[in-house]
Amino acid sequence: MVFQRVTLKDIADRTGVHTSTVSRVLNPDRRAMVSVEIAERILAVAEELGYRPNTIAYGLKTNRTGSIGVVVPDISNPVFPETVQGIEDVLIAAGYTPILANSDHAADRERIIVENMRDQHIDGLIVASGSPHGAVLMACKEDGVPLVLIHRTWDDPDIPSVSYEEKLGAHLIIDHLAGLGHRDIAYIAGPLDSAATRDRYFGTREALEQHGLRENSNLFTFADAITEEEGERCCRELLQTKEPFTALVTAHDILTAGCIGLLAESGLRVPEDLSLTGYNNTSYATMLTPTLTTVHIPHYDGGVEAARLLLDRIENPTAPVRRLRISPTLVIRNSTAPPPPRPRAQIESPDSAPISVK
Amino acid sequence: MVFQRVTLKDIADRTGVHTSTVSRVLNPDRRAMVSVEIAERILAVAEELGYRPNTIAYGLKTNRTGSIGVVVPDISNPVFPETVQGIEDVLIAAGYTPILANSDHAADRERIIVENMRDQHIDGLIVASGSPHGAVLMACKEDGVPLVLIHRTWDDPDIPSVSYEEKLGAHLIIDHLAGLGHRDIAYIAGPLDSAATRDRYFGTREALEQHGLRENSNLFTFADAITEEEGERCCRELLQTKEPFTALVTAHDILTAGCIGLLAESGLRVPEDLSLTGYNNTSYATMLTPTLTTVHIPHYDGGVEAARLLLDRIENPTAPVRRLRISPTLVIRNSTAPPPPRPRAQIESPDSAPISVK
DNA sequence: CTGAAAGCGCTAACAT
DNA sequence: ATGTTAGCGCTTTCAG
Repeated sequence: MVFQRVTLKDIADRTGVHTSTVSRVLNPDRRAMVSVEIAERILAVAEELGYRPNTIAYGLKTNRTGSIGVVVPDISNPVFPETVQGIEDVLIAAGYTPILANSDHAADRERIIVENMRDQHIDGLIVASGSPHGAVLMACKEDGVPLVLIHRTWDDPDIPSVSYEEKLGAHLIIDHLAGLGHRDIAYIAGPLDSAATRDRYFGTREALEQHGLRENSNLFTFADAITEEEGERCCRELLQTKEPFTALVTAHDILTAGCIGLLAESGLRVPEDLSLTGYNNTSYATMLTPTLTTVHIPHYDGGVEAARLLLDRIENPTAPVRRLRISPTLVIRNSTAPPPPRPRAQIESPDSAPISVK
Repeated sequence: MVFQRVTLKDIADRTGVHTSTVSRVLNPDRRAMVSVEIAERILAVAEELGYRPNTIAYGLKTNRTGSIGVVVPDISNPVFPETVQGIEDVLIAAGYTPILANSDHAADRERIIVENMRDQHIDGLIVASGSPHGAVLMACKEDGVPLVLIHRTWDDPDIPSVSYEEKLGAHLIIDHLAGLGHRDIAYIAGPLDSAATRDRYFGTREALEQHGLRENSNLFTFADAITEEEGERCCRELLQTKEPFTALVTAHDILTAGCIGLLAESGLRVPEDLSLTGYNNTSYATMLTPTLTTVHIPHYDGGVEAARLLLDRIENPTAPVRRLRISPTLVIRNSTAPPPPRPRAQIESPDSAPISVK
C-alpha cells in the first residue's frame, strides 16, 4: 500500500493530546472517560483526516479480528448460496466479516482451509459440510475456537449445530407416493459419506418398510456426487435393471434434473408413466418440465440460525450447547401422479407382471 | 482463543537462541544466513511444537496480509461461482487467501464491503460487477491498492480488467437466427446499469440492423434483474403486445428459463412455433427442455486470467496495465429451428400479416 | 553467523 | 481526566 494511513498518533499530534486519549475517545465504551471538549476536538480531527482503525494492530493487541470463517463444500450447489446468504446477513449485521471458502468436498482441502483461517485468527467458524474433517473439528474444539456445524450434527454433543430432519423429509416423499398408490419405487441416493444424504437414504428405506413396500435392492442406486451427470448415470442404471417401477425418488433436485432428459429419450412421460421427485426445493424444481414435487428445506433460515448460534457461542462460551433440528415440508407440484395401470418404466420387459394399483 | 499459540520466543527459548535467529530460519529467503546445525535444530523444534506463524503480527510489521478481496454481485447467479472458482484456484496456488463477498448488486453495499476489506488490509482486490461503484474504484487506485475488474472494463485505462466481447456474443445469436430465416426477433434485455447486459443489448440492435431486420421497439423489453420471475414478466409483456415474432432472444439463460413455463401455457412449442435462446451457457442451458442454444462464455478462464492480472500487478506495480477481452462462442442446441410458415407467437391476433420466410 | 534493539498501531494497566 | 508505559509477535536494521 503506497498510501500512508492516518494513525492514532497523527490525530494525537494534531490535537495536542496523547494517543491513549485518542484511543479512548474512539472507543465508544471508554469515551465517557474523556472531557467533552477534548473528545469533540478529537472526533472532528479524526473525521477530517479520514481515520480508519488499523484492524491488524487491533487484532494483534486483542486477539480478535472480527472475521468469521465459513466453509462450504460446493458453492455451485444452490443450497449453499442460500445458506451462506442467511449466515452473512446475521454476521454482517453483528459487525463481523464472513470469510467464505469452498472445500470442493475434499477433506484435505477442508483441512487446509481451516488451518489458513485459523492462522488468520478468525473469531469463529461455521462449517457447512456433510462430512467435515473430524480432526479439524476436534482441534478447533480443543483450542477453544467457537465452532458451529450446519447441514449435519456431530456425535460430540459439545459442538453446536443446525441440521434438518432428513429422515422426515424422506418419509414425506414416500408417504406422498404411497398415498398416490405407488408400490414400486426406485431411489437414487446421494454420496453416503455425507450425513444428510445418508439420512435421506435410510429414511427412505424406513418409510418404504413402514408402508409394507418391497425393498428391492435393484431399485436402489448410488450417485458418487450431486451432479446432473451422476443423476443421469444412476437413472440409466435403474432403467437397465429391467425391474418395473412407477416412481423415481432422488436425494437432490440436481440428481432429478439429470434424469429428465434420459426419461424423455426412453419415451417415458412424467408423471403419466412415471412419477418423479426431487429434494431441497431449489430453483431447479420450478425450472424443470414438469415442475418437481420436492422437499422444501429452509436453507436461508438454517444459515441465520447457525450464525446466531455462533454469536451466542462467542459472547457466552460457557452457556449450554444448543443443537437445532429444523423440519422440512413437502411441496407438491406436477411431477407426481397416481401410477399408470400398467407400469411402463420397463418398456423393454413387457413380461414383468404389473403390480396392481388400488 | 483460550489456547496459547506457540511463538518465535517459545522456539528461541527451547533452542537457546534469539528470536531473530528463529525468524531468519523460518523465512526461506533468509535461512542461508544461519548455520546449518542451528537451522536444523530450530526447524525440528518448530515442527515439534507445531509452530504456526502469526499472520496478524506479520501483517502489522510488513503491511501485507496475504488476503485478496473478491467482490461478486450475486453468488446465486451461476456465472459467479464459476468465475470465483477460477480466481480461487490461481490465488490459492500462489499462497493468497481469497475473501469472498456478495454485494447483492447494491452499490452502497459494495462500498461498505470494499471499505471493510481495505480495513482488513487486503493485498489486492478483484471486483466482478457489471456496475462497480466508481468512487470506490478511484479510491483504490489513488491509494495504490492493486485492483482488477472482471465482467467489465472501466473508462480509466489504468485499471486492468477481464471482459468479454458481449457485442460479438449478441451478433452470434442474431446471425444464427437470421441464418435460420427468422425476421421477427423479440429481445429481453438485462438491467442496463450493468455494462455486460448493456453491451448485449446494443450488440443485438446492431446485429438486427446489419441483417436489415426491423427494429420494432415493441419487441424489446427490459428485465429489472436477472431472475426467472423477471424473465417470465418480460415474456408475458412481449406476448401481450400482439406483435408477431418467431424468435425470442434474452440476455441470460436465467431469463430464458423464466419464459419456458409461460410459453408452454400459451401453447407455443419450442422450437417448432418459436425459437428461443439463452446467454452464458450455464447449467440451465442443458437442464431446460428443450436444451438451449446459447452463447458460451468461459467464466472459469476469465477468473483465472483476472487472478493472474492481479498477481502481476502486485508483483510488478509499474508494468503497463493489461486489459483482456475474451471472445464468446455459439452453442447450438435444441431450442432453435427455422421459423414456422405462419408465426404463431401471437395466437390471439391471427390477422397480423405473417412474414414470409425464404 | 548471531544477538540486541527498535518499532509496526493499538490497548490497557498504572500513574498522576 | 489525561499521560506514561509496556507489550501483543514479528521483522529488520545495526552491531558485534
